[in-house]
Amino acid sequence: MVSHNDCIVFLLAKAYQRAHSMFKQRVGAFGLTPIQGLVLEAIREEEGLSAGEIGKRLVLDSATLSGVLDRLAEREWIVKETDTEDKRSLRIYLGQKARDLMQDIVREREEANEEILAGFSLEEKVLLKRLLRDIQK
Amino acid sequence: MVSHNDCIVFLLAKAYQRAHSMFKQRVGAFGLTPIQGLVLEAIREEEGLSAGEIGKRLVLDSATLSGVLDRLAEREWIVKETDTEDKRSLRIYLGQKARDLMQDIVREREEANEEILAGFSLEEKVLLKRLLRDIQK
DNA sequence: ATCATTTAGTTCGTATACGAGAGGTTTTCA
DNA sequence: TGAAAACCTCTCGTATACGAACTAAATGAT
Repeated sequence: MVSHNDCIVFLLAKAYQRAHSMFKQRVGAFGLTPIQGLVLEAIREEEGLSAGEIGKRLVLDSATLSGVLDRLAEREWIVKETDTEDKRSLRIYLGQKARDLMQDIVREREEANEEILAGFSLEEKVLLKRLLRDIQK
Repeated sequence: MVSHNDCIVFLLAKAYQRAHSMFKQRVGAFGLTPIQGLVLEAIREEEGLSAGEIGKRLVLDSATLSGVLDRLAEREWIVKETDTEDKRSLRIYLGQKARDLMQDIVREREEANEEILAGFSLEEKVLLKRLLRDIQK
């Protein structure tokens, strides 16, 4: 047993890399990255969210999110508007393309999740998710 | 419950981010990143490894590893030599600085692991590691 | 009312990640 | 032997991540 095989940082990184890669393969068909897909889903849940609110929900740094939103807006997945009440903040809406495709994108994410967890029992799935949530505190 | 809170890609990403950040804080004191620390440990386990062998052990892309090794060599953490038998490949050795500090670096990684898993019972720790290994296949 | 503080986003620099392709080197095998 | 295949590393382009510094806007304290 080599040291890093017992290292939780390493195990998390590699498990994440594999999950990320499987999701990426699926949403990649839409020209999206995994993060972009999750951001679109967050916006669909509540249109008009500010960048800060999206970042809070997805635990994304504002610097990271800024670039993600730029690329989504450039390809017209979303529309960025300045909040009229508070001109510092944005209001993000889905574009037409996103509205048309969101159901398919969500399905791909769900199927990726099932694929990643295919080898686990229901108990294991529930437990794994709880343990991962606990790590985040 | 919002959709992404049940999404394994999201949960893995955030658990990894937290673990990574805690490890980063510790090895950052040495001017290293988490990956750089793990690469140094791999080299310490077997000096003279080729880049490909390191990549295999740490599941790192050759494109990623190339940059990591460059930065480590530039700061004299490692020494890169061309293999005399096979001039395509490298042989990587620890530099003096690394030899002097490796014990401290390893300790920081171990303490980071303990910190990340502090809230878990022994059974939970073992189970979590098994589940994460299973995700990688 | 004014000025300091806080907040929302952006930009910059650095470091993973990874697909794709390039450039050498070695091996294979007809 | 010589051409093709396999192999090792590097480079390029794009996309997260994130700390830090910055602008603009809103808030609060005096």
